[in-house]
Amino acid sequence: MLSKRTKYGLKALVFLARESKGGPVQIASISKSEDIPQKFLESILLTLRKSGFLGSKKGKGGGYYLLRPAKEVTMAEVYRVLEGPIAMVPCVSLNFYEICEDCPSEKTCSINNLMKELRDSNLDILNQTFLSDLI
Amino acid sequence: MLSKRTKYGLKALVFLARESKGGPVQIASISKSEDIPQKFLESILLTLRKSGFLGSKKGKGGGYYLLRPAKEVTMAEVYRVLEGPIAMVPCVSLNFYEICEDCPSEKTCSINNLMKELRDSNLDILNQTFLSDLI
DNA sequence: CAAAACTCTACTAAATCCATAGAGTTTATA
DNA sequence: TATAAACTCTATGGATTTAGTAGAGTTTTG
Repeated sequence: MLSKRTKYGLKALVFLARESKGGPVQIASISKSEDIPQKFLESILLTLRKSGFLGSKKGKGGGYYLLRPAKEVTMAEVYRVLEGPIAMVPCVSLNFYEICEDCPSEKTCSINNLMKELRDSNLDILNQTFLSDLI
Repeated sequence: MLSKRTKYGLKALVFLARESKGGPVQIASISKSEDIPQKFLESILLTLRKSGFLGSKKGKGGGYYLLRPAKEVTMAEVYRVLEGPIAMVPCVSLNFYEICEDCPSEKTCSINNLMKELRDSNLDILNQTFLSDLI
């Protein structure tokens, strides 16, 4: 299941893509409109800024704004930053690969193949869906 | 990400489908072969028994066995019992539907559609994969 | 009766998630 | 240049989930 963090983050991004005319939007404004606890939202936006989706302007009249056009931001990128790996097990993750401790071998692992199928189909969808599609 | 509970449960089911000739298999045997903590495995098998996948025989010579042919057990059923909803948000779940507290409406929710797409594609895969396919 | 094997309840340690507090820094603008 | 607006950063705490353990109880075979 999606964490609230991811859900809030997605909604904030959509809000920015929809409402902003390029100028910065204040946290308080997003928080009120989307009904997201402000302090929690702050930390989420900070994450999105540090990973290159958002820019910020400090001080009076400041706020957050999209750094890239919504048509070029894929859900796969966003998901990885907010929620983590798209795969359901680390041993089939493309971006967060980790070896399985409890598996003798990936070749013979009974669930490996199913996990790859799920990963691929989710990846297809997330790679082909852009932020602009959610507006 | 899959919980260990689900992963262990899947492996135990595959083990039973592969190794058993209909007769009961002891917990200790599954535990050793699949490298799963025995006490933890006990509780997982109990869940699988209570939800109708496994039968058990008590006493000496007892153990667990599949109640249904592996060719008729879908991964979707198993996933729901072990891990929970297949959907990523409760408001698009078919079997575990819950209303969203933080959404004004599902019709206008920006992520609703994407979540449905993901659900449907995962559902397709899980419904079409049978326990027998993992052997 | 004794040993094997499942059943059930309770508990704990660790991790993660959600959220809040508060001090600090930067900037616009009057 | 003072002030208020607004982002930045660190720390913290409660709630929930996850992984695993302990141990007493029950059933069955031989």
